[in-house]
Amino acid sequence: VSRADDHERYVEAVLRRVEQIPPGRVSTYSAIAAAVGRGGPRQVGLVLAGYGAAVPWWRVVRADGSLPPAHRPEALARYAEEETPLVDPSANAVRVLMAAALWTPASVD
DNA sequence: GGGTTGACCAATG
DNA sequence: TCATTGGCCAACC
Repeated sequence: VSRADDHERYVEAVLRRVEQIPPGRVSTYSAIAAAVGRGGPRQVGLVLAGYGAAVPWWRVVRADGSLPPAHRPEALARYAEEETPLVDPSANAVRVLMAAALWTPASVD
């Protein structure tokens, strides 16, 4: 297969895992990378940056439950809708309560 | 072929 | 709790 097709398949695989995250739950870049079985967290980030518009990208957060500064406002509104468990002791930095909200995507389709 | 850049991670102070 | 450091994987000059 061509490299372009390969890339397209990878994108597809990543988006599928993101889609399967239920409302009110979140997953991490590294967990998705592991589930896809290829590439790394950064690759997942790149895919979402380029093709993530069609999927609930706000349900993908960093390993510590924090999220990219640029998406804080948007993601926060979504979390309010979906009642995603948050932890913000000082309300300074917003993080998802990983212990309760973490979703592990299936490693096989 | 080599350097730079990301919606990243884990360890360390 | 926050900032720094080195490592990571692939895409893109």
